[in-house]
Amino acid sequence: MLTAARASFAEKGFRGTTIRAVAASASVDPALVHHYFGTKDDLFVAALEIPVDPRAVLAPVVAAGPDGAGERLLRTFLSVWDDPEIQVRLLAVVRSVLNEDGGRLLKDGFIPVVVGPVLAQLVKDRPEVRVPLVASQIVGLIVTRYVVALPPMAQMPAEDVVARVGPVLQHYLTGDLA
Amino acid sequence: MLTAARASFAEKGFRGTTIRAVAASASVDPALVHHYFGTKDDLFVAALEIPVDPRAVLAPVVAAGPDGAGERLLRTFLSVWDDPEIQVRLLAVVRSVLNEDGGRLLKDGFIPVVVGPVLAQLVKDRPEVRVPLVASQIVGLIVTRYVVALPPMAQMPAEDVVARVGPVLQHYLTGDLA
DNA sequence: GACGTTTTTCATCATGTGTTGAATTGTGCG
DNA sequence: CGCACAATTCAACACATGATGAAAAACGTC
Repeated sequence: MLTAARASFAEKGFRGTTIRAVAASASVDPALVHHYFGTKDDLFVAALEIPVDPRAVLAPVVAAGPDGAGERLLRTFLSVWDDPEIQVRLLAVVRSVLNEDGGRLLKDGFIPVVVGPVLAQLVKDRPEVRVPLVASQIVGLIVTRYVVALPPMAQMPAEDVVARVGPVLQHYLTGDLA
Repeated sequence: MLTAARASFAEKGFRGTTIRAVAASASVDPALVHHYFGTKDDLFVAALEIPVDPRAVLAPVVAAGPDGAGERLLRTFLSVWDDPEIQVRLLAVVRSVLNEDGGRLLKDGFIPVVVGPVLAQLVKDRPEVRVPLVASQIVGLIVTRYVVALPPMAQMPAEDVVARVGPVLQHYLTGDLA
């Protein structure tokens, strides 16, 4: 039942999933889901239960210093996103964050308060321009590999991705800026 | 009236815009919009009228050969997206394509039949892996700079973006692959 | 078997939406 | 003016959705 909600949220986004559809997918009555989890927002947060703390996961990456940080960062990133259990939750969050008002949450919340400071520890030189560059490449990876699942990107083995875009992240982190 | 529709589609996506909201924003009756443009889908296509032919715009870029193609590609890309008239239309398309079923349209339509062949002219060596890499970086740019308008990325002058991301695209197009 | 609790279903309300057709107003023309 | 025609508004239908509360079924315990 929660898994049905997760799948629908991940595939259709928040507004795209109806309580009735979730109930049907779990072959129960729509009122039942409302009995266990209250409102639709409650169901959303109940189904998502963010399973990872980005700061904790990223800690070893920054602790090892700037050398090879691009590949390490990418490897841990992919290890999290390639886990199906986690992926469906993160996809639901991303799908719902890409819509209208959700952008603010990402723009004013996630990026500046969690990923910003973490990466800022890693890059001392002009982080205000390097961090967005890293973010742009990672967001592109998320969208192409997971959200729309572009064929060549979605099937590419994680290690190939690391080998091919890792150097780019490294360049954004420590390379020459024009 | 069409501009109101465009703005709403660009900001809230297709499902997020209601005909009533568009009508209110244009201070007319909801039935009026339905009188001029028929159904909601008709309004969508009427408001969007894709103003650029990607193949025509990209033609000079590929004609000049692979040298410096990354920067040229990025420059023309930004010149199109930074035009407000065009941006609002493209944003509407992107916002509506990022949702559920729309992904297929991008996955099975746009990428393989228009941007794929064009870039394939530019890169002869393993295009099936280089094109997705280029796509991932460009998509990341679109999302961070235009969809969520991440502060440092959205305000960055176009030439700075070209100078910083151009080399990466060039690397994806012609550089060493791991 | 009887009772109390939990689980599940039924019917229903309130709201927002796309859509439609009739009615009303405005406008130009002879 | 009067009249055809377009522009615009009104009222309403049909439908989907989130939410609610009462009724019914299932279940365990004594």
